[in-house]
Amino acid sequence: MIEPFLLKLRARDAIAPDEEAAIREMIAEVKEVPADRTLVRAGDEINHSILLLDGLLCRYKDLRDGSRQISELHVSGDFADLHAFTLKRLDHSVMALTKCRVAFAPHERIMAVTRAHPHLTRMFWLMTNIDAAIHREWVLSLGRRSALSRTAHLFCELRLRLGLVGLAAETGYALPLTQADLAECLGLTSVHVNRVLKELREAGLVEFRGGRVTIRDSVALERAAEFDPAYLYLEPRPR
Amino acid sequence: MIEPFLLKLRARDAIAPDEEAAIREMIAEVKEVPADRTLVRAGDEINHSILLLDGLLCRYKDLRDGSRQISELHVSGDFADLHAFTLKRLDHSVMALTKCRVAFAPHERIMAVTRAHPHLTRMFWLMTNIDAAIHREWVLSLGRRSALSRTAHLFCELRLRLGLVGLAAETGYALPLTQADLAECLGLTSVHVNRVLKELREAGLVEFRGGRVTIRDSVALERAAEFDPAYLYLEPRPR
DNA sequence: CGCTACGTTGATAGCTTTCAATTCAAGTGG
DNA sequence: CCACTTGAATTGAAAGCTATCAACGTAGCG
Repeated sequence: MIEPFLLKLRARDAIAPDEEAAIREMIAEVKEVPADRTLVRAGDEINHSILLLDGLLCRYKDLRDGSRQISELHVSGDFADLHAFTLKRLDHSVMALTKCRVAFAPHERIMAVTRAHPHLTRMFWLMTNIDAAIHREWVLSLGRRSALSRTAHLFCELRLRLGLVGLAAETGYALPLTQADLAECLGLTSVHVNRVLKELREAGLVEFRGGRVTIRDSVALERAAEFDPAYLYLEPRPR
Repeated sequence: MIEPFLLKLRARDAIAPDEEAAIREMIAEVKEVPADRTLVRAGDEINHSILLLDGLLCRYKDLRDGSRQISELHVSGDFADLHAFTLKRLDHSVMALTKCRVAFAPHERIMAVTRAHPHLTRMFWLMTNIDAAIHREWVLSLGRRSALSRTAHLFCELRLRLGLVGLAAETGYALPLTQADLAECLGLTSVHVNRVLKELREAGLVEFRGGRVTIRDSVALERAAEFDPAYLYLEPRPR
């Protein structure tokens, strides 16, 4: 059940059996949530964190005029708001983009883990630091990459992150989002996302249709995106 | 010397005397670095983290075409790359924007702190989580705010962050950056930053001249920026 | 005084948005 | 099995914001 999370951790460092057991004991409850359900509203006090087992979640913020910006997409194995353990409330909302299965980890149990397992604590810290690294890459995308390059970059990122938990092949992966969802990730309008997708398709780089990403030319795609996976920290090493 | 850092911490939770002492013992060396010096290059292995005592630092990433995006500005009291403690190498570079005084904290000493001081460890974790929150706000700015609103927002953010360490008054603060530096924060060109600054000035909101930000109408400025300081987590509370 | 970095301004081009329609796909009910 | 409905995808035309290119102004400095 928490296997995807373990896969994510083990891609960065070894996890001992007792640590694995401690993680399992953190989970208090597992729930299904329907698509479009908001799990956390910005500003809410929080006393548990959400581990995503299955489905797609996002973190987002919005402005008065109704425009919304997604700051991160979450896939199976992501601890979507582990940072709330220290923050106590969130500056963003968390929403299910598809039907999701989520596990709840009460902060008191996470606290218990931090008392007994210093290395695991550092691994949790690391996970939130990797989220921050993803944010930085998005800052670069939004600030300096063209719409095309930015879109290509998102597809590259998701291929690696989904691949890590066995949800992506070299040739593609399921991504049940609408173009409007993509637009909210990319800082674009859905109309322009549509044009960019067409361009990527006609250039033979990627196709996005029917909730599925099909990679046609991986090398060209990564070149267009100027994609360097270093920011995902995919090397196991002592942490 | 590390007072600004203590101010930052204490704005979020009480720090006990023994914790304060532990922080002081973390510092191995203090150095002056000239403006424009790169302290860390993206990809470098790191075994110490940099606490900024004085001056302005930035984290940035660049693209092949030479364009650069700053992902965060750092002011006195910021632990500019504390996240490297778990990451071991950085996905971005760190550069001095002005002459700076920096303190080095070897990771082995930070490790020692995490063994002896669980609460302080959470506070360090919190600091990196707040950096991530700042990243998210920038994602929102770059993705959805207009150039004007985005610029106004940056001035609001810096007023609070500098004010926290006694470096900003209600009416303004020193910010020895060039318009080109601002452009690299804001995802704009320096030419457009110039026009935006003119507009902000003529609208009577803020002035940026001679390395100094003068706030003319705080309320209108925050309204234009749609600024909500919640993302800076400025409430002391048990963490 | 001339160099140099930075700031300012104007004109033009280009990317992205906005607004509006139209097409498509899939599910519903007759 | 086929209208009907609905959300999503697609396309076109026009407007708008920001970039680009180029020139000029300003201030500090050796």
